[in-house]
Amino acid sequence: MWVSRRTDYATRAILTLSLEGGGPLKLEEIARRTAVPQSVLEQVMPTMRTAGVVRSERGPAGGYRLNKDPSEITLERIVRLFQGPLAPISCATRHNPEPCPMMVGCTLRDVWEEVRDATISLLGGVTFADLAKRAGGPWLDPALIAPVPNPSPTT
Amino acid sequence: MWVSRRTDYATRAILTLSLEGGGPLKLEEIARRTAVPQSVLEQVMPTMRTAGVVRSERGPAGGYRLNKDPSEITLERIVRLFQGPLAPISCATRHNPEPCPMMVGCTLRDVWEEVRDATISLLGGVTFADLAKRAGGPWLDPALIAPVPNPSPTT
DNA sequence: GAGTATCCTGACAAAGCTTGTCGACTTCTT
DNA sequence: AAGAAGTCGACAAGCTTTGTCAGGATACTC
Ligand code: FES
Ligand code: FES
Repeated sequence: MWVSRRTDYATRAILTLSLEGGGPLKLEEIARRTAVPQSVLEQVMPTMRTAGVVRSERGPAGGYRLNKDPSEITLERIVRLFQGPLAPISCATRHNPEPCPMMVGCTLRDVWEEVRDATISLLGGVTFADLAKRAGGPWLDPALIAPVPNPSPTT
Repeated sequence: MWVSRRTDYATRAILTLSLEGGGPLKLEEIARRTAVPQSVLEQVMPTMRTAGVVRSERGPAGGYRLNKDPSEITLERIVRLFQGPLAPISCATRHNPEPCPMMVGCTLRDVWEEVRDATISLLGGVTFADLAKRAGGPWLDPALIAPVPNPSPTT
């Protein structure tokens, strides 16, 4: 029932990119806006690049930009990249569920599957275009990102 | 997005007790029927006793039985006993959510809350009476519980 | 009341996972 | 050539989960 920190970071990053018009954002800039440690983003962004969600450009004036229209990126897509299966228990996964000793006629599994499906349905039904549209105001509180991402090198 | 093993065990135990008519079941017997290591059940059952879900009797002919009617025990109740908050992320818990740097106007949180609410709604809407009623056949595959709970004492 | 069956409690070690960090490298621009 | 990015893999610390155990307490039986 819990999402990993990297999943959190990734979704925030994509939302940030969705709010930005077209130009690429430097990793450092994304880190600042999302209040994510830069060193972790350095690990998260390439994963999304490999998956074809974002595109990167090197050298000065480089950075990351979306590789698709925000309306084509569902929250489910991102979550699945970093999270394992979305089922709450191993006997209720969609792809080769682990056999559980009580599988034969176990009615609990039905409920776990319902939870799984509800989750998938919600996450799959939301795109980053939706999220960006809903985000009106200044959705980042400057006061709270004072403690900078990579604070200082072992000080 | 994942439920702990102890939660799994606990729900299986309660379902087992719900299927049993009235008489108390020995911990050892529950362990066998649910294919749960007895030593772990020894830790899980008392938790549910303290919570008032089950009742125990000592001595020979002792064991555990439900302390309420199965129709009064929701799956949510049991899950909450062993699982932390049901929200998928710390900024979306119902009780004192942890402030997240992007809280101001973050539209992601809305979705996390929807997931949370959907989960709660599903788990809260199912009682063990429902689960027991739906369970018709021999819902335990004997072949699979061959590897006994507490195999043998350091042999 | 001795003996036995059962539950109770707390402490614990091993294993696994998550988190954040680092250093050395590649690619692009000027 | 120099500098500004992104890329990759390895890793240590910390946390959580999992299962185990030993000794104790209570209730029944004879
Ligand atoms: S099948 Fe795994 S808990 Fe029922
Ligand atoms: S408020 Fe926590 S992710 Fe948006």
